[in-house]
Amino acid sequence: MDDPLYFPPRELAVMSILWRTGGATVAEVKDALEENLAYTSVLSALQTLEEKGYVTHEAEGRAYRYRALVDAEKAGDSALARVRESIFQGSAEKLFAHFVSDDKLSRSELERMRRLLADRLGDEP
Amino acid sequence: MDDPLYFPPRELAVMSILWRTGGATVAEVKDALEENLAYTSVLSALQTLEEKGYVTHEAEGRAYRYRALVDAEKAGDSALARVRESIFQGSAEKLFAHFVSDDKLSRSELERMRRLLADRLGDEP
DNA sequence: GCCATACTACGGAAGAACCCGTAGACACGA
DNA sequence: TCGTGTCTACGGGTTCTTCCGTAGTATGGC
Repeated sequence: MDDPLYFPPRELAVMSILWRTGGATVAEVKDALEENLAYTSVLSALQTLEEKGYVTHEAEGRAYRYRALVDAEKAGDSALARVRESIFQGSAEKLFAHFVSDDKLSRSELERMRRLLADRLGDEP
Repeated sequence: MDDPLYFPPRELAVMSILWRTGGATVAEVKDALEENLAYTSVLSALQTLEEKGYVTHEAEGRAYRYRALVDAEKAGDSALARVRESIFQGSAEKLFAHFVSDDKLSRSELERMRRLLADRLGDEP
C-alpha cells in the first residue's frame, strides 16, 4: 500500500489539468483553470506540487512543461477509498448504490456499466 | 444545485463519526478517532464545523452531543462529483470502470451491484 | 544596442486548518 | 467543605494553502 495521496482543492484542480493534457506549461494551466488566477499563482501551485513530488518539469523552449508524476488511477484509488470509508461507512455497495442512483446518468451510460460489470463477473469463474 | 460541500481531512474524519453514530459527545468522537488527539483538539474541530453550519449540538447531562446537519448523501454527491470531474475527466463510466476493477471487491458484492444496476435499468422503460 | 515581451525565482501576506494548554464552571464523593 | 474529575470557552502557536507582486533572466524584433 502506498501513502494515502491527498490533494487540497486548488492543487487537485491543477493536477486535473495535467492528467487531462498529459503535460502543460504554466500558461496552459492558467488558461485551463476556471478561476482567473495570476500567472504567478499558478506557478506557485505547480512549484508546491513539485516540491511534494507529485509533479516534475522539463524545459521546452523558453518555458517549462509540467507533467504529473502520480497517475490519475492512483489518485482515484485514494479518493474513492476515502469517500467509501468516511462517507459510506466503508461499504462499497453503499457507494455504488448512491452512485447509480444519480438521475443524470443516461440509459446508455448505465447499460455500458452493466456490460462492464458483467465482464468483470465473467472473468472470475 | 447546492454549494459544493467540502471537508478537509480532519473535519471529514469527524463528520464521518457523526454520520456513523448519528450523534456523539466530544469524548465519543475522540475515542472513535484513529489518531490520538487531545480532548480540546477534538472540541476545536467540532466547534469549527459548527461555525461552518455543518454541525449542531444540544446539552446532554453535563456534556454536549454533536450531530451532523448535512447528511452523508449530500456529502457523497459532492465528493463523487469532484472525483469524477477532476480525476476521471468528468466520465462516470471511467470512474465506474475503475471502481469495479478493485481486486478487493468480493464476488457477492459484485453480484449485488449487478442486481442494483439491473433494478435501476428496469425502472426506466 | 535597446526595448518589449515572456518566463521563472523569491519572498511574503493572509487566511484556513490543525493542535493544544490554561482557565473556569459544575457536579459528585469523601 | 474540599478536592477531584469532567466538561466547555478562549486564546495562541504552527503549519499548510492560496495568492500575488517584484525582481531578475532570456528571447526576439527593431
